[in-house]
Amino acid sequence: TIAHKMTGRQRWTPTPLQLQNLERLFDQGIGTPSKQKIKDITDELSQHGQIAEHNVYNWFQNRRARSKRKQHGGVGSSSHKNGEGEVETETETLNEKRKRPESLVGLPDGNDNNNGIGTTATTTSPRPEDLCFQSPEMSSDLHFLGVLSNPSISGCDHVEDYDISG
Amino acid sequence: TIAHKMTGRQRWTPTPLQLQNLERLFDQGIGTPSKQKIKDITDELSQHGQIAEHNVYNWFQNRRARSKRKQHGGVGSSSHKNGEGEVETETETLNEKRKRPESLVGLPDGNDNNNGIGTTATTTSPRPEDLCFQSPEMSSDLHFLGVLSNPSISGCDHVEDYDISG
DNA sequence: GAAATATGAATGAACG
DNA sequence: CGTTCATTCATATTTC
Repeated sequence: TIAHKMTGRQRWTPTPLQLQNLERLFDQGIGTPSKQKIKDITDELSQHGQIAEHNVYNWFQNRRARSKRKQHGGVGSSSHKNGEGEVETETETLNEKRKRPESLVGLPDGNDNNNGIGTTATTTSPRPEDLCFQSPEMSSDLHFLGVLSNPSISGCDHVEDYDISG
Repeated sequence: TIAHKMTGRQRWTPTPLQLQNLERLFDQGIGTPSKQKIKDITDELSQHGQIAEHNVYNWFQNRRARSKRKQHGGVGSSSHKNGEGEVETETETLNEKRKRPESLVGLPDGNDNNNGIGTTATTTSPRPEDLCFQSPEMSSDLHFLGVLSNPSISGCDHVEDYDISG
């Protein structure tokens, strides 16, 4: 089972050195790393193995996101929590940090869009929407949209959340 | 203690058809579609599944933002020497965008909208199982990064731009 | 070797 | 509009 390094790598795997460096940086209190920092970090970590800026970026993003929502217990390590509610329950504990515009858009959950590919036993949820494929000429449906040409941003109203007025 | 459980999915997932249409429209060279256009597009795409105007709007915004990210200098700016760097040559082997349910196999094979996993290929980082933890000397490499501080708390530069291959 | 888990990557949604 | 967060997917890694 050790020799499963075949078919090359699709996903970047941080080397122990890189990982330790990243953790160290994260511990220093950099919740939102900047591009410049990303570059510096990437450059340094390159010495310990192949790495790209987006890898570093993703790592920090994941790390931060992970701190909040633990999938399950086990990480009892000390961390510099920013004061945000540290969750300990895997079930829910959804902080209203980000609003859910259910009332704004009213997306009906009745129409379940596919998502759970079914990596595990729970298989998938078949939807007629996805099954209704058509000919490859998908342009035919929207060909009329093509003639609309480049739209000007008429009415430069400040829309913070896409004001669908009018 | 918050027992909020939003049943269903709040995040819109474009169906393959919707995605193809959207990409096609984007390719036609549009920046930010007008409200009117958004409506037209939404109306057309509704035939392929649930969709709202704000979904279309967000999609275009994201698409454009993502597009620009990639065009900024390559992420692999940190060209580091690595003799064993073996590129996969072509992105044909494992170039699967978003694995969709097998039910969609009926879709045309001509998926020209491949974005490439990115990751700068190569990916030659060996994973020595034996090498788990080493001496904490790694700090020496990135000690300079410690002084970089967090721009958020420092309030220095606001150049938050990186390269995400996505 | 399959299941469970850990985690990197993709993307829709929100904020400023 | 650019950036960042939150959620989910895909795959590497560990465990059984």
